[in-house]
Amino acid sequence: MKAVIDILEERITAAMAGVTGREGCPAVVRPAVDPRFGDYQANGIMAAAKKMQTKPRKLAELVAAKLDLDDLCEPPEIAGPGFINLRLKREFVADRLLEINADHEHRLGIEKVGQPKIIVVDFSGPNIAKQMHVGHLRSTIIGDCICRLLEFLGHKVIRQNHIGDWGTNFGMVILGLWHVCMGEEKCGDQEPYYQTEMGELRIHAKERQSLRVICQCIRDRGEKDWREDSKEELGDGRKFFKPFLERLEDCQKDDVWPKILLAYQYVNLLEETVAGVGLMIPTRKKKEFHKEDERSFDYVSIPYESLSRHVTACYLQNIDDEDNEQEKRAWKRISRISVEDCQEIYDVLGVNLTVKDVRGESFYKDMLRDVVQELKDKGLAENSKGAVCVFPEGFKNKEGEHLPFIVQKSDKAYLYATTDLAAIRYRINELKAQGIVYVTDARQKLHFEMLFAVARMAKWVGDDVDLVHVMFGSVLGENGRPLKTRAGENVKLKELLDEAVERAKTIVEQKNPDLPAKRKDEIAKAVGIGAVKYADFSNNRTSDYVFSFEKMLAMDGNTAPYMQYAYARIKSIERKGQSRDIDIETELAGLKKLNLTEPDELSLAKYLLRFGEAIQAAVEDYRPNYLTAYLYELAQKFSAFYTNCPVLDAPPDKRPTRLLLCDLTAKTIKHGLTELLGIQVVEQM
RNA sequence: GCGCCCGUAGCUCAGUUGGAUAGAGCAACGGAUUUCUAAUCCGUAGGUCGCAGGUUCGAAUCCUGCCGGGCGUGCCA
Repeated sequence: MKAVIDILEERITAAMAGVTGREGCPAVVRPAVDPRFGDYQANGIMAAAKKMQTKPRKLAELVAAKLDLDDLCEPPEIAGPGFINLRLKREFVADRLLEINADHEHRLGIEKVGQPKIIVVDFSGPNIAKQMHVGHLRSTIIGDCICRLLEFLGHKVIRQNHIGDWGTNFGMVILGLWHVCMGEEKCGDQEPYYQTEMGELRIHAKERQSLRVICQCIRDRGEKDWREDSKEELGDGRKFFKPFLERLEDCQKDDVWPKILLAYQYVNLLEETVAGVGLMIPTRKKKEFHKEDERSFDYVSIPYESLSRHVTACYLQNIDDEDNEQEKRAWKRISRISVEDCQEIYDVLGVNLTVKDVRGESFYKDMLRDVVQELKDKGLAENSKGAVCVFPEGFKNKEGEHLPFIVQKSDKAYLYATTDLAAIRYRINELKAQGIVYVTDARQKLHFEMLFAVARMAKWVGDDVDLVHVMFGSVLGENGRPLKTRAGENVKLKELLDEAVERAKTIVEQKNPDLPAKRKDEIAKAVGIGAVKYADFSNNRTSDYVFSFEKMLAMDGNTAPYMQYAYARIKSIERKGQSRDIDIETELAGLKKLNLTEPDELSLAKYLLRFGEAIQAAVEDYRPNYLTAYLYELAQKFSAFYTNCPVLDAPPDKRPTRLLLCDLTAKTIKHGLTELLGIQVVEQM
């Protein structure tokens, strides 16, 4: 079924072309700003009149006279400087509702696109060996919503979870595992040293003197452990670490995961705090060439804070060396466990992502050399200050010089720019993407602008392919700063969601103590998780927003509970109807004619027809808040209808119409929440 | 310094890309309930859309310059 607004746009534009004799003057039909002006208004007359150098009201009259909208609208009215105001006929509204009612595909009157595209959506992208935190919330749910919207419109969507599992991350994981290993070797049943030291580092982080002493101790202990774990004739880690990694394969997720999380955190913290303290640590570096009878390692001394980078470099350059087999397997194991952990969150969030959608950075590792080579071959990449850079047009630095897009560092390592380029090539060549959507935070804007520019310069992306950066702002705490715990750490997503459910539970207990416990849990889950997601969706994604449990769980206003409540009330009518032996299904199935008379009925009915407009707007700008705004207004209109128009006790000639309005409202809310936003509805609240 | 995002009611935010008298919710005030679930509905009040210019029939929206905040700006992602 073609959208009403599109029909109007088409017909009025055609009428305008007929009157003016020229193309390119759109009708610009929009929903009326005020009900007094009708349902829709055409704004394009004024602009057209200007082009034609004629009086807008005069033009409006000519267009209105030529217009044939009798099947949809009352006679058009001309108002103000030259608006054409349109009011839908109630028979037309009724027919549309009946048509939606009879649609067996349950598309609520919304057509699929004429030309479906293959669209890759890159979203979520958490880092391996970390738990998901609030920073991942927006990318994950907005990306999911975009996928759902595109799919509903008939596009083929390929989800890509570009997890951070390579580069420095790899070294951090290995280093973290080394600490887990040494912790177990050295500390036995006691708290592992990395946990104890983490506490000390935090406590003394601000005191220069004692921090230095602590760091020195940590470094000394590190060196001692390292020497103990090394047998010079064999190489690093032969005594403890490599055997530990062998055993890792058989470890249970729940055993090893908490430990690696802690150790990984320790590695991060250590790197941060030790920077600038000026400590060196001896370590070994594999020689590139060595004779049979010679040691294959050199000793080097590196800054302590560079340890993870050193480890990264050592392994990544020789990842397929059989000496590093255990490390490689361990990293894969951790990677898998980490993805499993994310999967639990995705499931709780109702996000359609699975292991199959994971294409992490490591997936592209073997393509990076080619990417750089090809950029060089095409004459796009050049050496600059030791790094390999591309200088796309239009990006300037402070001196007005071209800004570099660095694809290979001076230490020969590749970076995320390289990986992103490889990913673009893969997505276009292998996945046949006709559009790629990146859902990341606004801080990466410049990166993506340059990435797209370079990809196009290299002709990896043709003009027919859309590259879109869907960016979003930060989640802030009540203090207006990015949301953190009191200790200054990122808030874990799991803990945040648990609290939301917990708070929802408290409310359910208050409001509806008599429900069975299991039902209360279901409601708490749907409401709690729904509230967090809905609050995010309902904000304009480009702006930052303040996270507040109280606001998102409020029953009033544009919130998930309000939406879910509206739905539950409709379901309640249905249940009541059943108990009174009213067979709603048959009553609606045979429905041929509606009786729309009350203002609240008509207002709700007309608004139901506009679901497609909201979806269209949301997809065009990748903005879920257009959808939530629609759903909220729908629920408001329903609530007004609900208070003023009894359904089950309606006169016989009105009841089927009202039942249909209830049914379609429920279906629309459910479709919007569940199918498009991934938020559960409940039958009872 | 330069670039990007932002500044809308006391508070939290919308505002479909230039349309008519700028909208919601919270908070405040007043009303509606022996209910098809009050987790609701109706009403009142609240604004120099950061400031100053400009563009035009018409600007919260576009252009310029200020003020204020956030982010980014060559080897992190």
